[in-house]
Amino acid sequence: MDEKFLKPYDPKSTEGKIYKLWEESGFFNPDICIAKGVTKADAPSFSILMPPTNANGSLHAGHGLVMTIEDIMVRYKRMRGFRTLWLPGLDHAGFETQVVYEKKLEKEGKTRFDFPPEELYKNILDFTLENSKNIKSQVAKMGASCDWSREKFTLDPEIVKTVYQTFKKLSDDGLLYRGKRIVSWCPRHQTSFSDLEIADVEKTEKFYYFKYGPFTISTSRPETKFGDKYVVMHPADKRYAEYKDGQKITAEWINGPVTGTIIKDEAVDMEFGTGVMTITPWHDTADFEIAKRHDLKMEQIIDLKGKLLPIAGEFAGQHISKAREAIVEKLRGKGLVEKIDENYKHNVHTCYKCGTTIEPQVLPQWFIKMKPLAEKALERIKAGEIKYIPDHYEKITTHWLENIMDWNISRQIVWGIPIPAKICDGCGEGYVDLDDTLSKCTKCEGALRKDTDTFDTWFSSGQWPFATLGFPDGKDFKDFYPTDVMETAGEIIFFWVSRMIMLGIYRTGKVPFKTVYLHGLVLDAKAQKMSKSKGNVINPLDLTEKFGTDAFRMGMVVGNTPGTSLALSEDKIRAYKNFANKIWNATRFVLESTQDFDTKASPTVSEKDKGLLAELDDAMRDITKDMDNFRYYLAGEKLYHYFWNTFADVIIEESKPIISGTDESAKQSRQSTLLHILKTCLKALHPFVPFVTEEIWSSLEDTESLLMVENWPA
RNA sequence: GGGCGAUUAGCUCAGUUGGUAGAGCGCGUCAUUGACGUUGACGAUGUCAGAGGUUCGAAUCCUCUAUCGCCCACCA
Repeated sequence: MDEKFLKPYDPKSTEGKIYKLWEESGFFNPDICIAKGVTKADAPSFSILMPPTNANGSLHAGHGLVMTIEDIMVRYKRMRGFRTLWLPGLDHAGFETQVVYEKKLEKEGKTRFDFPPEELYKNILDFTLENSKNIKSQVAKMGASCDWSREKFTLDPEIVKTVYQTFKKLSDDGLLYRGKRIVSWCPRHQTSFSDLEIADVEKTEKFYYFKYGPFTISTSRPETKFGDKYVVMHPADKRYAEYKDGQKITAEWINGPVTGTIIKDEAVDMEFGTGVMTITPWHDTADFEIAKRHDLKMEQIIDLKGKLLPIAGEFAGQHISKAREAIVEKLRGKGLVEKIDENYKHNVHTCYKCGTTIEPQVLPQWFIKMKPLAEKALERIKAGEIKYIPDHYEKITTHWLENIMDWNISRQIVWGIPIPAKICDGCGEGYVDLDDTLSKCTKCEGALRKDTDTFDTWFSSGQWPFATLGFPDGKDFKDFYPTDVMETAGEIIFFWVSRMIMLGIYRTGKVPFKTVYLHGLVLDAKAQKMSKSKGNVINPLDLTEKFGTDAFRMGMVVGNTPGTSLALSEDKIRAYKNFANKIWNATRFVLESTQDFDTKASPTVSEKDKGLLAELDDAMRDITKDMDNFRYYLAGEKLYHYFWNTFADVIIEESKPIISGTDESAKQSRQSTLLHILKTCLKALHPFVPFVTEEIWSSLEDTESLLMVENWPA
C-alpha cells in the first residue's frame, strides 16, 4: 500500500498534478479519445459549449457552479463511451467589459473620452487578454475537462466572419433595418440599449398638473414639455366630446403662446389624471407610438448629454436635472400650475449598470425584426424540440417570444465587433458593406462614412453554437451540432438562450441545443445576493484552496436543484471535505485488508457477498437513472450516502471480523467484494469528485488507464 | 396591470410517476490505542403556510386565500 494513505487526503499536493495528468493524456479532446482507442469512432456524440466567460475579471461563485455541473455532465458521458466535446470560450463582453475598464480608468482619474477610439480599443484588448490568462487557469483549477485545443474567443476572425455573414443575411432577407426609432439612451454611458438592458425602479416623485389652454394636463417631467403641441384624449371621453380630432387651440405656455392640435387616441387612459395629456414623442416611448400612428411632427428637446436644446429658450444649455424646478417656477409665475402631487409613485427606466435615468431618444440604429425569428423558435419549442430544465422556463420563454420587440443591435461604444456598414450623412440611409466597397449613397448620391458603432455583444454570443463549431462546412459542425445541452444561468434566458435559439434556427435550420439546463443564482450563506458593495462576495478559489476542489464541487451540486438559488456556506463545503477524506480512508482500509489478496484470483463469492453486490448494482442503476435525467443533485447525494452509510459504516465494519477471521474462503470472497465495491464507487463518484478518485485510482494495483476514461459502472 | 415561482426540523434545502416525511449543518447522550476524531453509535425536533376538493390514500393533483420573491409591461 502506498504510504500516502497513512496521512489525510491532501488536495493541495494532488490537484495540480492530476489535472496535468489529464491534460497530457489528451482525453479532453474527443479526437484523441478515438485515436487512443478509449472511445469508438462511431460512438454517439455529446457536446456542450461552455458559456463564454466574460474576459473582464476573475471567476465568481456562479462560474464555479457552471464548471461543476458541466464537468459532471461531460465526465459522465465520456465514461459512458460518448464522443464527448466540451468547448471552452471567452466573451469580449462588449459593454460589460467597457464598464469594468472605465471604472479602472476612473480610479486613475481618467475617462474613456480622454482616448482616441483606436487607442481605447487597444487598451481594452490588452486588458482582456491579460484577464483571459487568469480565467483559463482558474477554470482548470475547478477540474474542468474541456477541450482547450478548441477554445474560442468572440473576437476570433472566424467568429467575426460568421457574425458578419449573419448580419448580411438578415439584411438580404429584409429582417434588418436602420430605423430612426425611439431607443433607450444612457446619458452617462453615452450609448443606446436594447429593451433588455433597462431596469425599472419605483420612485416617488412630484406629479405636476398644468393649465394648457382650456385643458389641465399632467406630467412628471416638466422639462420635456417645451415642444408639446399635440393634446391627446380618448375618443370616447364624453368630457371632451366638444373637441374634434385635428382641431386647433391656443395656449399660453412656458415661453409664450403656442398652438395645440387635438388628437384622439385610445392609448389615453380616461381614468388617469385629467384624461388629457400633451405628448413629447422624442423622449417618451408611448408618445412616440402615438405620434407615429397619427404621423405627427417630432422634435428633440434634450441633447444626448441631458442638456436642454435651443427650443427651451432661456433654459437652453441647462441640464434637465437642474432645469425642472426653474421651469415649474416660471409656469407658476404665469398662473399655469394647478396643483402638484408630492407623492407620485411610478416606475422609472434606469440603466441596468449605473442606475442613471434612461433618456429615450430618437436615433438611427440597426434593428432586427424579431417577430419572424421568434415565430420559428416558438414552433420548434412547442413541437418539443427543446427540453427545458426546470420546465417552467419553457413558459417564460414562450411568453417572451410571443411579445417580442425589435432588437436594437447598435451600441455607441468602441469595445466590440465593429458594425460592417456605411451611413449616408446626407439622408441617413445605412448600407451593409462587408467588403468595404461602397462609397456613394444610392438614394441621394451623398458620401458614405463608416458606421462607428459596434454590435450588441449578445448579437455575437447569440451565434455561439454554430459559430464556434465552424458553420457551415466545419467537421465539428457536422459532428457536434446541434449540441446536446446548454447549461447556463436562468438569468440570461432572454439575453442569450432565447436569442441563440432564434439565430441558430435562422442560420442552420436546426435548434442549437436539445436541452436547456438552467441553474439559479449562487448566494451567500445568508441567502443574500453577493455584491462588492455589501462585501459578501465569495471567491470560489478561496474555498477550493481551503477545502479542496472536490469538496467545493460536491457542495455546489448536492441538493442544488436546477433553477433555484443556492446559499453557499462554508459549513457545507467543509462537510464534503470530510467526505473526500472518508473516501481516502476507506480506501486505506480496503488496501490494508487486501494486501494478501491476489487481484488476479477469482474466489467463489459467498451468498452474503452476492447480496452486497446486488445491492450495489441496484444503487448504481438508480444513480444512473438520476444522471440520465439531469438529477445530479440527487445522484450526488445518493452516492454520498451509499459510500458513507452503507459501504463505510456497514460493509466495512462487518468486514473486520471476516478479514481477521479464519474462514479463508469467506475472507477471499470479502476481499474481492471490497475491492469491487471500492472501484465501482470510485468510478461513479469520479464525475463529482474527480481529483481524489483519480488519485486513488492511480494507486490501485490492477488499474492502468486513467479513471476519467473508465467505463461507467452500470 | 400581466406572468412565473416559493412557503417542509433551529438554519440552508431535498422529497423523481400520490402510499402515514428526509439530508447537511447545528443540538443532546455515550464511545475511544487498530481505515478515518476530517470518527463511530444512539437520540431529540415538523398539523409539510391556511381552507376546501379529488382519492382507499395528498407535502405531492385541483380550487381559493395569505405571505414572500422574481420577471415582463408605453398610465402621461
